[in-house]
Amino acid sequence: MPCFSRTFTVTTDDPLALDHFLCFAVYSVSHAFTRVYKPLLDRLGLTYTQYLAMAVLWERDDQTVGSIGERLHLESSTLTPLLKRLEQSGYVARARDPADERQVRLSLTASGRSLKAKAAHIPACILKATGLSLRELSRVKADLEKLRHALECYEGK
Amino acid sequence: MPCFSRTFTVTTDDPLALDHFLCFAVYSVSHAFTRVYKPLLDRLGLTYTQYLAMAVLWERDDQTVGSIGERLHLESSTLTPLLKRLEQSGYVARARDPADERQVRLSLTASGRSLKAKAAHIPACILKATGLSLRELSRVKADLEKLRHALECYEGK
DNA sequence: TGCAATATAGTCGTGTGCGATTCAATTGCA
DNA sequence: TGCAATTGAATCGCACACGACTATATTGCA
Repeated sequence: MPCFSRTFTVTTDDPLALDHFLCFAVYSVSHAFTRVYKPLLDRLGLTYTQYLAMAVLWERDDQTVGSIGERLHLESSTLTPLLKRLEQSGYVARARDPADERQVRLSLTASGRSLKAKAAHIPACILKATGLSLRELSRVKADLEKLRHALECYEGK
Repeated sequence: MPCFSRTFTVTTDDPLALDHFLCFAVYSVSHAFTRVYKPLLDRLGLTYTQYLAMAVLWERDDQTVGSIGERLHLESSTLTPLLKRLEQSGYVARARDPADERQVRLSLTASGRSLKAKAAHIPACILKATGLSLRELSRVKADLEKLRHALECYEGK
């Protein structure tokens, strides 16, 4: 591309430069979050994704694999092994729904319910780590939710 | 399928509610990006992370595993197998640096260099998928970079 | 100069993630 | 009612992602 066709030329003009990728910003923040969570979750015996699954069940107990997956945007191929590990850890119980034997219902054990209290301090720790005010956090989160919606609408086109 | 309008606002005080998690917003957008990229990258024979690694090399050829890892915030245990797969695909060459045999230098092959032209249309496709203007995209990206910096500073404390 | 400390990739084990497929249960319709 | 289509979870293969560890090369300092 000849230079005369451009109003100004900078080294960062290249659209394929990593620093232009919104996706990379999201990707790297996601990993950074996981690393901040790790020491906090290690003490609960949870991985990051397991923590998300527990949060879904803390909100509403007794859900199917499918409904948890819909909430977390994850496939059964991801969730089934993960939920089996949570069962191994003693936090959830898995049982076929007698009314519809295709479904598997996940319910919290006593240990899983009491884990919520042990996790109660985490959101404040994370908020501190983000260095954001609650207002800023809300705004960034809203931007991301709007973005997720747009990306999901675009899929399959 | 596309466009379930699940952008309802939940009114709960529970800090452990999934909808309060900034991390989950980031996490789910990251996966949504991957899913939008997939059909575009399939035609190039790249995975999403491989695409990021190629972008790093398109910016500057002939880098070590370490410098690529620093750029992408990834460990050698992640990069080594990934770069070997890029070598298998014929896009990069791997060679020990004669001046320092500890380092492995990655360089683009002719095929790897010409792949950049085949990827040139992708950023515009992604921009369209985000539904954002360039200005909005810049703002969200800046917010995320600031956030990543805060999280990385917090690590190890 | 010798050797301990450090740096750099690589290996291994565990845990996501997903697409393609499978299997069993349920549904719907001729 | 019978059976084809659909649904829900599980399985399998592949590719990240990282922590802990290893092997080799280099550096730095007594």
